[in-house]
Amino acid sequence: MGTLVETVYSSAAAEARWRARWEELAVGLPSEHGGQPYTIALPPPNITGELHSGHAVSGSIQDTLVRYQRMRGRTVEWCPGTDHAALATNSVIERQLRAEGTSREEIGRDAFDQRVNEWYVRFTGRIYDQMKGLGFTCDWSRARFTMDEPYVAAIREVFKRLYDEGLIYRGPRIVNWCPHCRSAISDEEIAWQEHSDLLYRISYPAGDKGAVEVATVRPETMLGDTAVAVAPGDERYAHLVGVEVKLPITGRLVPVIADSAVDMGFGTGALKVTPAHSLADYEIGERHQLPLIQVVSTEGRLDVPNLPQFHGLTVEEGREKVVAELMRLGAISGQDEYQHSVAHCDRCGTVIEPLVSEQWWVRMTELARPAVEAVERGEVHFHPSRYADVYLAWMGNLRDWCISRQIWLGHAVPVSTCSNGHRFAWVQAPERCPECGAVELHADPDVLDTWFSSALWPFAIFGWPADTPDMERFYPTSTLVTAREIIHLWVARMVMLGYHFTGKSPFADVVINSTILAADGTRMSKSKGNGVEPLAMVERYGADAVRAWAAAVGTATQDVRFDEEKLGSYQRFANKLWNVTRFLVMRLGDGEQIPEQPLVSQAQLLAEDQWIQDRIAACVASVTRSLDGFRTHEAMERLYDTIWHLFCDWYVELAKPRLSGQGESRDAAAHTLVSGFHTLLCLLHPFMPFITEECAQRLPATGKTLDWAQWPAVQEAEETGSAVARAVDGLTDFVQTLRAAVQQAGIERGGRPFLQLSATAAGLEQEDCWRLLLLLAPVTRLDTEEDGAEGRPGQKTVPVAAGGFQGVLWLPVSDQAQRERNSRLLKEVTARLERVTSQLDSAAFVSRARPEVVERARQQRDELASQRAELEASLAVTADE
RNA sequence: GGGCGGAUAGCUCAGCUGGUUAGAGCGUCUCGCUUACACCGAGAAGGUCACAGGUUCGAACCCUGUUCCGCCCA
Repeated sequence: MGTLVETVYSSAAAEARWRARWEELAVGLPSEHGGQPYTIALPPPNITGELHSGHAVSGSIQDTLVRYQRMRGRTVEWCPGTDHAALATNSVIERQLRAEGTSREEIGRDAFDQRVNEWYVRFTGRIYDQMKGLGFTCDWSRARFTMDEPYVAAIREVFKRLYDEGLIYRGPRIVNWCPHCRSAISDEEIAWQEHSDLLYRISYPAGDKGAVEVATVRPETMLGDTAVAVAPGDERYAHLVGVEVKLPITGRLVPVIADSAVDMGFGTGALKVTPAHSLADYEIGERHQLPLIQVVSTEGRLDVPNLPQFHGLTVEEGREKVVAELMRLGAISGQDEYQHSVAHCDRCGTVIEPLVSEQWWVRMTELARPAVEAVERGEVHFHPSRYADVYLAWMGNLRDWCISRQIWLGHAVPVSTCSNGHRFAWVQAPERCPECGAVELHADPDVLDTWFSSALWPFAIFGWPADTPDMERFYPTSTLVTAREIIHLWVARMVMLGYHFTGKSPFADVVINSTILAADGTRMSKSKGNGVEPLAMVERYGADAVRAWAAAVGTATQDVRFDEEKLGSYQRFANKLWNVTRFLVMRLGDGEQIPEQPLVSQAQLLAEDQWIQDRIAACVASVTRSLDGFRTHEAMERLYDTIWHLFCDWYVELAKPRLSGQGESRDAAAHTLVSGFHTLLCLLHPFMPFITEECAQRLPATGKTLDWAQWPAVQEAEETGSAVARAVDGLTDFVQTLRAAVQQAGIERGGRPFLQLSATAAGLEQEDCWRLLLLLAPVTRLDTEEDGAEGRPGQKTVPVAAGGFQGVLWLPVSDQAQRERNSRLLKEVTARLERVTSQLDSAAFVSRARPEVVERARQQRDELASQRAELEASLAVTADE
């Protein structure tokens, strides 16, 4: 163990030591004889890269919860893992191949799979190292990857069952197509970007009925128009509904229809309908049974063999040529600048082409129902609770889920078709058709959406569909901690599949942690290079500082700006802990044993001992409450405040002189210091595990690791504390007032002006009061005005009051300075007195406010009145002189 | 277009179910190396709690509207 001589805590050495120790003790393994299980399934990070600060925050919160529950005696299972992230990984590997001047087709399947494996090995290792660096105590023995054999089996099982139940089907529907990735992508994989385009007005002639003008930013798709839609009840077009208009260029006739999806106010109020290339148009087309005419290919080129002048052009080129042709025909009646959002592929940035294609779909309505009810009934709780609305809003507006992707990386759709056209899903790839026995089988070429496999995470990691002991013990999990951006993508789908396949919600509580932004308030991103690597922070500030920061900001609000200064403040906090420990060990003696059961009885405790015990008990209650409610920010703040600003700033100072003595008072102080500090270390341990272990081990009489220590018992104590505790609280306020008055009067260091008390807070003996005051404030006791009069020639009295204490200080100030101070105070006191008096004069206040509020107001009034009297008296004396 | 969040000290942010002298960290200023800690201690300055209404005995907190910023969804 390191030496206590150093006044600066060095985190690196301590962290390495404790990481090794926890590993040796296998702290992350679920105890075999613990209590009720507490389970967290780590949201598996993608293998496309290392962890960023968002992961660090989310993981820190999870480790804090897990350590807390371990200390409460629960059997804890925190299962880690990584995700193959099909589309994302596929695209980084393809980018890599391109950079090397090759392609997936060129290198072939095997070499491609080899690449995937390299990424898996490289980044899973890196990710776990980062997690260990942050002190996370996962159960590494159960780490999973979404492409592990048993995991794959679970995916196929889910697919097959859903397929056999008719909840999965294959069919043509409109999808978001990325011409670059050559794959369908989900709504959630789209990034919207603002574009400035031209909104063209094109005139479609309607024979003797005139013409109808449509507005569009995509004139090239008019080649595939199959209708013109107007709003029902739009008088401008009522006479046209039902008639046919003639498309320029192709000369095809299409009907004018009325559909409520049309916004009368937008553009011309008439919408060209291209069901094959627009999601909204597709839905209109379904309602009116419009034909689909595909004019854009999967490569993002115009696909119109009958119009050779356009066929094969890119969409952009095609747009220009179509517009030119329409111009020539005189069909364009105008164009305007138009700002709108355009869908881009989140992975490669290519503009999305909505198009109709054969895909695999999951029917959502049936699956969604129990998942909605679960949240409504309160079986699943969101923290903060408003995220339940986000979830429910989405669930109420579900489209079928497109689960197939046309890429290489991923889980193959477990479906084959035989030479006789029989299609079937399987778990083990069959050798012959189960229906007709044909041996010629064609495997489906598509792979599954990543989120299809991650939706099974909470149960697939424990060996589902088998009835494993792990399933029995650890499923359903307890808490999910994740980011709000994947509430739809992931959380909702886990709940749906969880209910469908296990009959239970996969977790009881969903904690949505804040999003970490760069210091300038923008999103952290790799391309901008403004990301922050967690281990770099650990190196500079220590893992405990990073974790404390994460706890403090991770559950507070929805966005957090990364502020390196904050890490520095928690690093200093760790150092503070280190130094209190040094103090205790140095003053109490290294070998001295402080027994766990106090040698001292409650009666031997002095007022200040009772006070700090009371404050620590309040802290235990508060931190426990905060953690039970998943509010780590609240807990962290309370601990920082209690440890630094109560324990160190006040109690340690009060206890110091007693340690030099002998006897009861000394023992009481020693005991209160050690047991109190140990309690605080226990409370802080889930947040800052390294420094707390480091300190606890040095204190007399502690166990082998805090992780297995017992969480301090919560005593039903009032937050406001006992009378003694309240009085000591007030005394600290009074001391601060005294210090300020003395310092402002320009008293030299070491000078101790006389203080004469006129009132003390209830709950504190006069002698105790003086003892504490003389210890903390630079004053000399004066019992009667006559005492020591010769020691203060020319000194004036200055009234001082705070926290229920009142008195006068004798200070060598000028008449003017004294008058100024007293009149300033008098003004303040009078103002406050007037306010509280008028409040008490109001019958409504007295009758309606809670009794304790009224009581406090009365007390305040009395104190203020007495202060005013003292100030007035003092001013009168000065005026007389 | 729909929804959500934010606007509190120079900066970054706390402030629980309405009752506080509105707090913390950093920064600024004045003191202080007093044997736990200068990665420290004592003290000070600094806030019309975005704006306008409303509810209430009482509003930073609840309601309505406005402005600005951010996010999610379409």
